Formats: sequence, C-alpha cells, structure tokens
Amino acid sequence: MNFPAELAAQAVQLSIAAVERDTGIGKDTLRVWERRYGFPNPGRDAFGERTYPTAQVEKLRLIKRLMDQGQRPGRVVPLASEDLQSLSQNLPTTPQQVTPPESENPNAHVARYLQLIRDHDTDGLRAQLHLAWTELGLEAFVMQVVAPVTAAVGDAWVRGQMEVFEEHFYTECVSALLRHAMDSLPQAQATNSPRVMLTTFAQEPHGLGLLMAQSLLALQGAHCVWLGTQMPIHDIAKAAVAHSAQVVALSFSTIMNPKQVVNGLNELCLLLPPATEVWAGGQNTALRRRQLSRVVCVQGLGDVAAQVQRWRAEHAT
Amino acid sequence: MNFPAELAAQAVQLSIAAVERDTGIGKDTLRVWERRYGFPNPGRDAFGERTYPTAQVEKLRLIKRLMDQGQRPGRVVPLASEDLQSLSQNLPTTPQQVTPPESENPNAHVARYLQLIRDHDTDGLRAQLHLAWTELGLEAFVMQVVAPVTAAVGDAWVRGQMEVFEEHFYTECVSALLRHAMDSLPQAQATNSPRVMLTTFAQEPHGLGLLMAQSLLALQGAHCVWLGTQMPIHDIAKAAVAHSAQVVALSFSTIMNPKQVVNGLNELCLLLPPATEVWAGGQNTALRRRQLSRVVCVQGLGDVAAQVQRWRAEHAT
DNA sequence: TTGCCTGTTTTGTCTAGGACAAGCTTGCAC
DNA sequence: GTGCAAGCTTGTCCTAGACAAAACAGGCAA
Repeated sequence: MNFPAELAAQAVQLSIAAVERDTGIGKDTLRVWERRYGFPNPGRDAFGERTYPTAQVEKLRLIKRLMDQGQRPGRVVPLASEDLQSLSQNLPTTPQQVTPPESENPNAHVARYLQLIRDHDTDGLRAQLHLAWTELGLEAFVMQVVAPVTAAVGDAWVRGQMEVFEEHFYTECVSALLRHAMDSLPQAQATNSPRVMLTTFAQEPHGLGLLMAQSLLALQGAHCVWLGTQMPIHDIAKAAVAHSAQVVALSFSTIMNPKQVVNGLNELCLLLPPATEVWAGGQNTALRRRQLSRVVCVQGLGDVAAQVQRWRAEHAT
Repeated sequence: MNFPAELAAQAVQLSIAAVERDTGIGKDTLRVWERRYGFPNPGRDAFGERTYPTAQVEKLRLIKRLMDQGQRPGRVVPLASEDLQSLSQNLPTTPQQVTPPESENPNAHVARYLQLIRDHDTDGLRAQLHLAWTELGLEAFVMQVVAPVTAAVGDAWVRGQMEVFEEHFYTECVSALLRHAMDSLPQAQATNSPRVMLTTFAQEPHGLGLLMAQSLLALQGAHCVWLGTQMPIHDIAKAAVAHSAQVVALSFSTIMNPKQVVNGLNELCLLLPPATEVWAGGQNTALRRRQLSRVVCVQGLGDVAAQVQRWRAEHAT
C-alpha cells in the first residue's frame, strides 16, 4: 500500500473510449451529459479530443451505480461528489426474500462471509463455503447462504464499500463450488422434466444468479445445459434447437439497459420454435414493468421450483 | 430442425445497436463502411433509422472473422458472399506449436473431440477429457490435448464450421475440468515462487488460454490468484496491490482491438507498483508488433515455465 | 535476395449539433 | 385513490467532416 497510486492516477488522463469501457456509459451519453448537465467536464488534448481525469471517471462510476439502483440522471449527474456519496450510503437495503436460518443471527452469518472477502482470504472463504454446503445440503446452501451473501455483496458494492475485484473473487469461489456440487448430484432423471438451457445475453456477464437457479432446477430433476454467459441472440436460438431445449433460461442484472432487454427478448422469441418457453429472471427493471407476451418472468429463486411444477402440469402425458 | 428458422429470420430486421452487439463492429465503423464500400446496405424504418437484414448481419460476422485473421477491410468488405466463403475455407491452419503424442495420429486424436462437440454430447466430451487427464497427468493433458483441441476449435470457427454456442459449450467443459484438476493439485508451495494474479481486460471474455497458463504456473509451484475475466484496468491495479501480486498475467485473443490492448497495457503499467511485472499472452497481434516497455510477452504456453525460471533467477535470495 | 527508409493509402475513431420516440412524472378530473 | 393527458427527460440515432496511426508499396543500398 506504500505505492503512491494516487500520484500516478493524477497523471493518467483517459480517452472517451476508455471511459466508456470503464464506466459502461456510452460515448453518445457522455457527450450529451456534458452538453446538458456540464458534467463530466473533460480537458482537451493537442488534437481537440476529450481527456477525462481519473477523479471524474471515479465519479461517473459512482453515478452509474446509483442509476442502476433506479436514480435518474438529471437528479444525480449535477450533484457534487459528497452529495453522491451520502446518497449512496442511504440507499434502501435489498429486501431479503429468503428466510434466514432460525438458529442464529442472520446478519452475523452474512457478515462473516463479507469479512473473508474483504480479507482476500481465498482458502478461508472456500473452506467456509464448503463447510456450509456439506452441513446444509445444496438447496438450503443456495437459499440460506449463497443468495443472501450475494445480495449483501451487491449492496456493499452499490455503497462503495466493496471493490469490483472483491466481487469477482467471491463470484469465482462460489461458482466453482456450485458447479462442483451439481456435478456430484445423483443424476436422477425425473420423468416428464423439462430440458433447460441456461445462458445470458451478450452484454450480460453476470452468471451467478443463473447458476443458483441451475442448482435448484437440477434438484427438481430438470436436465440442465449450461452454455456460459454472453451469448449472441442468434446463437441462443440455434443452440436451443440443437440441444432440443424445452426451456431457455436467461438472467438479467441491473447493469443491462432495459430497452435492450426487451428488444432482445422479442427478437429471441421470433427466432425460437413456438413450443420453446423463455424464462427470465434477475433484478433488471425490464422484467417487472414491461409487457412480454411469450416470456415467463421468474420471481426470485423461490419461484423456480413453482415454474417447474407448472411446466410439468402443462406437459403431463 | 423442422422449425422454419429461415422464415422467421427473414422477417427480423436489426437496429444498428443490435448489429454492433452481434458482430462486435462499432456503430461508427458500420456507418463508415456503408459510406466507403457500399456495404452493409441497410434499409430505413419509418424514423429514418438503419435496419439491417439478417443476411447482411451474417455476412458481417463472416467479415469480422476474416479480419480477426489479419485480412484488411478494403479487401474483404466489398466482396460477394461466395468469395468470402471460399476465402475463409482457404485460410492457413494455425501452426501447431505443441508436439503431439507420438503413439497415434494426432489429427484423429483431435478430430474425436471435435466430433463430440458437434454432437453436443456433454457427457461424452466430459468423460473423454477426464480420461485423458487421468491418463496423461495435468501438464501433458494441457499441452497435448487442451491446447491443440482449442486451436482446432478456433480454426473450425474461423472457417464457419463451428457455431459460437458449440465453442462456448467446449470452453465450459474444459474450464470446469481444469479448475477441478488444479484444486486437486498438491499445494506444494515452492520457495521463491512468484505470486501471480490472472485476469483479462474488460473487453476480453476469453479466459481459457489463461486457465491453461494457470495450470502450468501451478505446476511450477507458483501461487495463483484467479480473478475471472473482464476486469476494468483500475480494478486490476487495485487487486494487484491488495493481493500483493508480483506478477499480473493477462491474455488477449484476436477479438480485441490491438490499439486498445496497447493503450490498456500502458495505462495499467502506470497504475501498478514498479516492482510488479506484467505478463501478456495470447494470439492478439498487438503483442508481436508493438513496443511495450514494461510488459513481458509470453510466447505460447511453452514459454510459461521459462518465464517462471527467469523470474526465479532475478529474484534469487 | 534481404533490409531499411520514405511517401502514399487505408482505416478507425473522434468531433459537432440536431432530432426524436419512448418512458417517466406531474397535474388535473373524477 | 384512480385514470388519463400533457409535458418534461433521456438515450440513441442521424449527417458529414477531420485526422493520426498503421499498413502498404516502392525505391535504393548492401
């Protein structure tokens, strides 16, 4: 920590393309914010091109986090950094949809994991997760540990109390364990169970929620095909046909543009065989507000089993 | 296969944003190609906005593949689809840097894996890989099986003989196995070994090459920290400090813009403590041509062990 | 033949301001 | 409170021009 990263950071000036990459805010949007709100306020280099100081990029990332939580640009972009900070602290906590284990204080439970993540303790985190899995079994592990801890990590990130790389680090640990746990499930192929293909759209890198859903689906006896994240829509359709999937399960986090979610889902529905169902889950606002004719919106992890039941009932022989 | 996907596809017209998402070609570039080469040649909707037919998007994806192989736009964009097809068939094969096992015909060996992938045979592929790993051991498995098969998959994709989802499917299978194999390695912490942090830039989703490198690093006794793919540059620097990494290992495939690779690496070097080394590997052209002062370019998987030796020699106590 | 220097072409990305549909908010009537 | 209409907000698209960096081609020397 004795390396003066702040000094180096001051010297670094980023191009508009680099800012788009680091913030997820499009070039067009950056220019139009500058015109309308006076922020960001980049300098110009010798060729007349915008150069953004690191401090402004940092502020933009904070603004992006707030907007992902539902804030509107006109309300947050003109604010001073301190106001943004205090705003992010006062955000409401994610509602806990999951019943915590009765035996102990759930917050202490979650806090222990957060501490391991902040300490960058790979082995400790892995051991703790592994212990919880073997103690609770897969279903309770997902519902009582992975889901609340993931929500808490997301909350901490929104408040600026957790770094991106700490979130990645947690995600990698949990993903590895969930995959391992699913591999060691008995392959009890229930009759009359859907063949489910799981993936995300090209702009959506988060696959952890989908992996939790896959765990629950596998426990219900569904046949799951995991294709990884970030698949172009055309290829999702081709894959569904090739794997003769009856259900395509997708997940959408808050970072995805709701308009692109709706457009993409409609496009996908046109390309899929009519009998194939599309299940969509995740925190993205598009799933709550819009009318999506053919798409089944899965309301949280608790709804996964219910949807499988419904599918079974509709496809009873 | 009896669903008329072609009929549905004909009706679908994509916006410029959707084409950027599906092809990886930027909006600016799409417009300037239209101006200069007359292709793509989209229609317009009621609001005067471009609408791209699926056939043109398909052709653009083919063009993108050829350009990733080193073709120049002026030579390929104006060509007819048939000419592009024949061009992609006649591409030179990736040079095999890896000695195949002597005992059998290496092509037959690789072809067996390709067949399993094309058949979408999850269990078969997994079983075959698992068998090879236990027979050969991790190092030979990576060098003689994973590396050549991955190269062959990449080649097949370039020639249009393999779908994106088939490549994803293969990647997921191999990644899971490699992680499992690394977990079950004895944690022989060699003295005087580097602490290596592995990740990729935000625009680079391919992590398989890096995972192979991690396997070899772990076999050399290095302490590896895998952070997953697609990390913003600022966070890579923060993570390196937090994990007190001595080496940051990055991988760059052909899909990344070489200019962005160079810019990103320079930016990263400014943010990292001076003692931290940056190792870069992958097929991206930027690593061969450009001058990158502080960056060590790892020349293929065979070079990984050599770089660890060099590091050891320079940091001998 | 190979290697190196120099002009020319190619190519992606930036600039500017204008436009507009879709979504959200506000306000008014019931 | 509920519903609908008017108005404001906001992201993304449009055109057309500019230019640096990289790639290529040609000439010349060894």
